[in-house]
Parts: sequence; C-alpha cells; structure tokens
Amino acid sequence: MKQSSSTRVKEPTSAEAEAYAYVLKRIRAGELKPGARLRAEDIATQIGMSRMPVREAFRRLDTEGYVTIRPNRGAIVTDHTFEEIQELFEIRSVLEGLATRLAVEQIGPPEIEEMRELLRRMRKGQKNAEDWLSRHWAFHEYICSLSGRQRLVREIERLHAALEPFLRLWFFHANRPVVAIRDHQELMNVIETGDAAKAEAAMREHVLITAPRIIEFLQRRDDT
Amino acid sequence: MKQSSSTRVKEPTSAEAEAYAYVLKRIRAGELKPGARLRAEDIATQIGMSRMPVREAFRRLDTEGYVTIRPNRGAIVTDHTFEEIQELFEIRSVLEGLATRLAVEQIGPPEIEEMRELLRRMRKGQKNAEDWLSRHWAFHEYICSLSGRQRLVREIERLHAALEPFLRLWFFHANRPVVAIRDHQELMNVIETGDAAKAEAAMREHVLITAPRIIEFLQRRDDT
DNA sequence: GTTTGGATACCTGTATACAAGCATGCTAGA
DNA sequence: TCTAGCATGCTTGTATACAGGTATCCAAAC
Repeated sequence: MKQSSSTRVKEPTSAEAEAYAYVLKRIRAGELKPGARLRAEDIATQIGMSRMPVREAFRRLDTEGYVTIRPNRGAIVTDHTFEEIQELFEIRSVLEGLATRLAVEQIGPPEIEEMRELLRRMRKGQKNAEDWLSRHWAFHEYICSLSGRQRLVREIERLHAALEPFLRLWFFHANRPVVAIRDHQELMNVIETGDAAKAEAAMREHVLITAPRIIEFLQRRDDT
Repeated sequence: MKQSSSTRVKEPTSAEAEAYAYVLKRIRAGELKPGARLRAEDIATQIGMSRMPVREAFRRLDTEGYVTIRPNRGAIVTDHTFEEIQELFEIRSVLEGLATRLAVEQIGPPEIEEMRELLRRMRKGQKNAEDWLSRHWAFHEYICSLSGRQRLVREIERLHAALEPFLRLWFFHANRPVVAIRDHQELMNVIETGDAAKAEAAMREHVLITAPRIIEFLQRRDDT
C-alpha cells in the first residue's frame, strides 16, 4: 500500500538541500564533533552527488554558525570558544526573553495545559539524554512560537542548534535533568501569572543559568 | 609610493567574497531594490567571473536575509513584509539593549568623549541622508562594540544591514534627522549615568521607536 | 638529532559543459 | 476574440574538468 504523503518523510527538493540536511543532522547528533574536518568529496559520495551542492550547503552552514570555512583549507565543524558559548547563551537569553514577553499576551488555559503536558514529557524522558534534549527543546520552542514571531523563532532555533552539541556533551556526562526539571517548573509558574515583564526576566535568567554550568564542565573536560 | 595596507581598500581574497561584497554593496546602496531579480549570469559578467562563485554568494546572502532564493526560479532581493520589519526592529532592540548593558561597565571618560564626537558628526551630517545613515550607524556600532562581544556585534550588524534599505527610503523622503538627534542625545544622557539597567531599557526604547514610524511611512507609500 | 628546504600529492576553488525545469509566446480550437 | 495546450528558449541546478594553493613527507645540511 502506498504511503500517504503526510506520513512520508519529506524528501529534499534539491541536492543542496539534501546535503545541508545530511550534514546538519550528523552535527546535531554529535557524530561530527566540533573541530572535525569536512571533506566535500567524502560527503558528496556518501549521499551520491557531486561536490558542488555540498559546497553550497557548507556556505549556508557556515553562515548559520555550524561550520567554519577556512579559505583554501576546507571546512570544519565549528568549535566555539568559551567566550563564544557564553555569548550565544547571552543572545539566546534576551531573544527567548523577548519571545516569552510577547507570548504571555497570547496565553490562555489551553496553552497552559499544553505547556504542562510538555513538562510532563520532559519528566518522563529524564533517564535518556537524547529524549531529554528533544523534549526540553520542544518546551522552549512551544513558548517561543506563542509569540507569533516567525523570524524571531527562526533566530532562536539557530542559536539553540549551535549550542546543542555542547548541551549534549554536558547531559551525557553530568546528568543534570533533575535540577533542570525544577527550574522549568519555576519558570512556568512565573509565566502562568501573566506578568509579561516578570516572565521575560524569568526566561532570561533561566537560559543564562545554564551557561556557567556548561562552560565550567567544558573547561574541566579540556584540562584532563 | 606604495600604499600602506591600513588605508588600502581590502581586496576580497576569493571570487565568492568579491561577488558577495559587490551584491551586498549594491543592495545596501539601494541600487538593487527589494523584489528586484538577481541573475547570476549578469552579475558574473559584470565582475568578470563565472556563475559559480556568484551562486555561492547568493546562498550566503539568502541565509543572512538580504536575498531570497526561490527554487528553480532564481534569486531576488528580499522584500520584507511589514510584520518582518517590525520583528527585525524588535530583535535589534533587545540585542542592542544587551550590548548597551554590557557596554556600560566598560565606559569611562574617554569613551564618553568618543560618543560625543560621534554625535557631533551626526549633527553635521544632518543635511545629507547618506552621511546621516553612516554616521548614525557608526554611533550605534561604537556603543555595541564596547560590550566586547564580537558575535553579538556581528548579529546586530546583520540585522541593521537588513533594515538599512528601508531606513534609507524613509530618510530620503521624510527627513527625520532633526528629531532623531534629540533622541540620541537623550539616549546618551542615560548611558552616561552608568546605570546598566536603565541604559538597556533606554536603548531598547530608542531602537523600537523607529519601527512604527517607518512602517507607517511604507504603508502610506504602498497605498499611493 | 634537529631543522629547513623542496618535491609531491591532495584538496580546494573556479570555470565550463550538460541536464532539467520554468516562463513566455504562438497556434489552434471553441 | 479568448482560452487552452504545446513548443521553444532561457534560466537554474548539477556534474565534471582544470587550475591554484596547502600540507605532508623526506632528504640534506647544520
């Protein structure tokens, strides 16, 4: 029986899109680690195309921050410095703060219920780092999307994706979800009050609190 | 006599970089207006190269928001909707707010003096829209750079560049600098107090105030 | 033993060639 | 005269070929 188009995984319309999706997926999954070299030729043969669309995908990935193209010396998976990670968290904190402030105006009982459901799923996924990461992001993404600002959500998504490999490292080694669940519960309590300014401040705080934890972890890791 | 490298205009190292700079310059200058079609072939011949580096430049410009690539139907200069312009201002406001808050910690008498000098230059450039635009941006950029956050400055620069064509339209037709100078003076007064939170709020307000003015102008313009 | 220079091989960057998709205009039929 | 359908030309998208730069490895000299 033929699969319905809604359940079928959407196929990239162009070779470039396929290359882009393939590389990004492998970076986000942690298979391609920060600093790893990306040979256009290799990736091209892996997915059955020429180097050209792969090169174009690299450009996009570079602009978005996932990949760093070094002139005449090829592309590598971006390896952020501690300062850059700190900055990315700072930027994300104000953008998610903005999204939250705008979202509060749109929140009614059904949205609260949806947020509670997403929080429950996070709790259930505590054991598995991969589950936790995706459910955690689903919670944040839902709040941001309530702002109704597409471009803003896209920018936040970009920043989050750039940080994800580091979040992953952290979760796999430090098992932080227990305290993190409580943080999210408190964040939700503030959002529920409907006070836009307080909600914005709470989200800012919430995002920023992770930065020093991760950076400290990465520093300890580098020392050994 | 050989020119010193500091005064020489930096030459792009690659054909792609040259194509990128060329197209961006023409977009920012307003020669390529929103909605205008971009033919890779034409641009390639204009600057003496093949389509390939131009295509790659298009990808970068698309990711950064200057250009929109429509699959199989070529690239056009991005024509933002009013909602998107509003969003871009909102995003810029919180990012510049963040930069300002961080900058305040770094500000001493010499920085205040530099800001005053930039403000004076803005005043002198009131008559000419092009002068005003570049000096206005120089003022903002200086404050942001004091934050010491490279990535943050880059993101703000990107957003500003995307809005610049619309700012230009506005200035050319509405001649707003007079009131704008006063706005900037007031902003500086707050920054000088050294109160980080107030400075952040003031910068946010300052950036946002322009949004409705421009959007109203563009709407009136579209109606006629 | 270590360092410097050069040769070689590999990879990146650009151009050209080829394939595929879209738009425009013409023709035929109503 | 207007519309639908098809054919043709133009533009985009991808592959391959070629040129230019970088890194590595080995040999020779200090």
